[in-house]
Amino acid sequence: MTSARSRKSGRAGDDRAERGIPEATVARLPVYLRALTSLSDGDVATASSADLATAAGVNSAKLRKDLSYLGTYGTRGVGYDVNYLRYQIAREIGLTQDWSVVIVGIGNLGRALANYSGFASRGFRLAALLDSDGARVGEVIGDLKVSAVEDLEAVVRDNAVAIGVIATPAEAAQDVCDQLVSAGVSSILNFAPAVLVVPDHVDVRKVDLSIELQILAYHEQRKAQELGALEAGAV
Amino acid sequence: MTSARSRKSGRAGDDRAERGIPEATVARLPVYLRALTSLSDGDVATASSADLATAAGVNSAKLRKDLSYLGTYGTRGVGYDVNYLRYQIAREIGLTQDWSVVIVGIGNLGRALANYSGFASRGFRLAALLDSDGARVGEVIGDLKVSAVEDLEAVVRDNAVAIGVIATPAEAAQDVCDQLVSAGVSSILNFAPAVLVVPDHVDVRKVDLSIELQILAYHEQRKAQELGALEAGAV
DNA sequence: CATTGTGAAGTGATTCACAGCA
DNA sequence: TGCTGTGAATCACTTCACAATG
Repeated sequence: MTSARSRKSGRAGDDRAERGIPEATVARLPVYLRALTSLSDGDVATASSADLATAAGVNSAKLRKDLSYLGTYGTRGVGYDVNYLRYQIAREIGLTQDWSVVIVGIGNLGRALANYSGFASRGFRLAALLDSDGARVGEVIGDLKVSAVEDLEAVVRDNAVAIGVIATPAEAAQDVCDQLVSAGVSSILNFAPAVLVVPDHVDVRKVDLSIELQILAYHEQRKAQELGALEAGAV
Repeated sequence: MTSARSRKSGRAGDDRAERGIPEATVARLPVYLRALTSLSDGDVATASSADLATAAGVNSAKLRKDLSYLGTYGTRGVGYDVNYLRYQIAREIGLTQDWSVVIVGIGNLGRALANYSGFASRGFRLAALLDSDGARVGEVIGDLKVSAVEDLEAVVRDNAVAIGVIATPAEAAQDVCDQLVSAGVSSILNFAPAVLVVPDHVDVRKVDLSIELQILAYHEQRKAQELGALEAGAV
């Protein structure tokens, strides 16, 4: 703590919780949350940064630094109270409230996402499934009926939807994205292999199977080359 | 070019392509590749770094710096030859060869992945679909029949599989991962919400819907708070 | 003369290492 | 004594800005 007033957009007189948790830290908080939930389910009451770090797959210095951005929730010489820390992280992420989500594009992937149990489990409520294909409209998945994409505006308004998931083909993605944004959605999770252009206030995260495979292929190739070089050198 | 011999692990006398492309750059090469393919399909022969950067959703300085790690493939005052650069990136990533892939866990998600067209399209060949549930074994998806997970070892050996995709429930993931590794797979793409422990020589990348949603929720909450603070200030 | 390729500066994330505290 | 919280050091990535050049 000590000094450290300021920080990027630090307005003077703002004493609410420090603004600006580093993006890399934000991306790890959900991992810590999962680790804590798993410890809690195993009736572990207290855990050291080393324990937590192992469960989360990071090193303990990084974990402690990350947690230090949220506040001082540990006890020196002891560790962290699992349930207390879990609550603090959940609050920080914003999981003490529910978020309404729509999925647009109910092909194979959209269907799989709609059936994904991890949705409801942690603060995310599926408000609607939408598709532009009349043949799919009306189909029932879980406890939802697929609606026409024309209903998007109304669905977003009536359910205060803040997060949209795009699972359409690449060609349709930008158009769907524009509709989501103009309906008022300001966070988008994009599964389509396309670059989305959005206004500044909208967040986009992308998940791209093909890119992940290509990254793995690159490293795989490098490993093979290294092995080849080694063998050549050994001759 | 000018000077710049060396680079981190630069062994003297090693004039083959520079070793050690930054990880952040590697992660963007597939995006550039896609942008180039799309330009090429539109019969664009030449593109400047600014054109490419727009198509890829990055800024042009970053794109130029990234490409500079691969070699000098552009022409000053002109730009890049689309097809030539596309080939160079494909080669760098390792897409001039085919990679065999297995998917383990043929639930909703595994099924969606198995049907994903982007697989075959770019150098990835589905060698097998595996599941531990006898009820699923034998089911036909696309042109593949689901096999028992007991066949993993043989499938990996016979098809020289280097990449494994885990789409099982979290509880099964580490066990499947161990089997993949002991069968000789050294790159893993993990869709299960679990931290995988692997030996050093194995690469793991994870794709986690729930984490992505939570990251979006965090930012969404921050935006809402900011708005609240602004309104309070305006009163 | 438009555009690349790249040193140098700037920014952000990780790791170290230890003072401070229960 | 054991473990957290954190400055300081290091490492990685991005951006700037411009000399080099087809």
